[in-house]
Amino acid sequence: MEFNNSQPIYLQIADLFCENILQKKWIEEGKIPSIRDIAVQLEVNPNTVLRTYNFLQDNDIIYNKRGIGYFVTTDGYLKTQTLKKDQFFNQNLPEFFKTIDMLEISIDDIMNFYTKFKQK
Amino acid sequence: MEFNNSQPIYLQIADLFCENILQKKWIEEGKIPSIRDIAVQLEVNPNTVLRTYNFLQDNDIIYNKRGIGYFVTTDGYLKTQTLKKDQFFNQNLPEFFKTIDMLEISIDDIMNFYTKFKQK
Amino acid sequence: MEFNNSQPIYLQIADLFCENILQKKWIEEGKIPSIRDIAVQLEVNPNTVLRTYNFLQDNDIIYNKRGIGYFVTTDGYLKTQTLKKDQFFNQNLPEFFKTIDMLEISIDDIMNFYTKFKQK
Amino acid sequence: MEFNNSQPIYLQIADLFCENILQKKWIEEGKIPSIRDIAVQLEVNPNTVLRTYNFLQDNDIIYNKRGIGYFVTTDGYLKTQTLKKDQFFNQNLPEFFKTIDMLEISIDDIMNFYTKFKQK
DNA sequence: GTGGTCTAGACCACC
DNA sequence: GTGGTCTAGACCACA
Repeated sequence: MEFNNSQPIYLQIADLFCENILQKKWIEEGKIPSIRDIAVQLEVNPNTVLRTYNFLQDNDIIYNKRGIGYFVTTDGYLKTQTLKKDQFFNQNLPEFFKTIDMLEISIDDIMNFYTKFKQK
Repeated sequence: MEFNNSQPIYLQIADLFCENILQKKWIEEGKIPSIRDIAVQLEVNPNTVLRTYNFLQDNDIIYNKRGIGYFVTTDGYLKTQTLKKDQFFNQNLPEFFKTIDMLEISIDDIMNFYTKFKQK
Repeated sequence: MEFNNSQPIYLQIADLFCENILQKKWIEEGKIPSIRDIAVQLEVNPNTVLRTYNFLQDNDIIYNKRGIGYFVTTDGYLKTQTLKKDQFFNQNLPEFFKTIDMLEISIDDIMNFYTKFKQK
Repeated sequence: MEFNNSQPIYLQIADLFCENILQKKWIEEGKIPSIRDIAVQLEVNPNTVLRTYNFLQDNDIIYNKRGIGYFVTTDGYLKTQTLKKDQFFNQNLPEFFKTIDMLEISIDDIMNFYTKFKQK
């Protein structure tokens, strides 16, 4: 898998995982793949995957059963949504509005762009 | 001045400068403050400011007269706008749409938030 | 059964067993439950229980009659006490004193806490 | 420096740092040594020290100024005390009491031991 | 100079 | 089999 350069790989992997949870590909209390499996699959170092797992564990999205593996927490879906929404409303959105103001872009422009985006 | 942690300081300063230009506080062919003044004012290492100036110079938004100082280029306003719009439409906006899809946020929610944002 | 995360599960089980012996629930030369029974009851992998049994066997607290099961040794009570006291006076207590010194906790605080603890 | 084997090295280093703060060797808002310096001094890998710093940063005991170094937070002393006290009262102390009950050790025994301990 | 990320690989404890 | 810790060393971005 290819990663872009603007964000650490381990966070890009975290984003992948969040998508999996939000799309219900990974269900709550379900086991997720082992660190090694993910490392092989994404062609990264196991340590990098471990960092992703630690990050998500710190956010109560996954947890560890010793010697067995990692599992999505009972309210993993909600926690994921909260994490992402927080990021979105507190960081992305304010920057977003500031930018469109500064550039004098109208909401209509955005809408048109969105329509095109959805068609793809 | 306080900076956030999600972006390099020198780019946050660049954003400040872009705003000044877009809001016509800094006019084309006008002299802008010296590196040292900015460094003192923003409580930042002069090296960091230098980086900002180099970055903007690379984008033809400012230029240097040796021994005299830095100036906004003749088409600085346009260049700034182009730079920002490029960033916005090619990076921010696609990510933005992807996120609202993933989080199932409706355009209406965004609109409400925008109204609130404008009132502040 | 729930286990905490600061100690291996097999040692936490060993602690349980020690309590049983010290409280005379398990008497010397008496048979103790099979690995399988314990594993089912505590919802733990049988290998983990085996480790507990091996650990206690190494400390001469229990022994095995092949094909029959595990038994508390003749001086199991004493051995258990010795094991625990060693741990306590050589490891726990010194750390304990160091910590209360560092945190400037008085012996009185401890005493109060102990009184509360006993009431529960 | 020598480390024992019962706890990860990076946590043992964290304990060292906590002591420094509690003993006011490191004062609030003061700069602490760089990762590399500590690594050389303690003869461990810089990555290990980084882990310690991350751990303490997560606990709001230290913070990072980019490109400059790590500093004790404004309320670093209090945060450290809280962290340690939490550990002590919620983990160590209950185990402690449980053990002395199980072993039928009297408070007087503890006291005698403590007197000896202080004389050293 | 500072810290942050990543790789490669070893070793260990635990289940 | 699982994850956790640690080392060694490279490379990069930032101040």
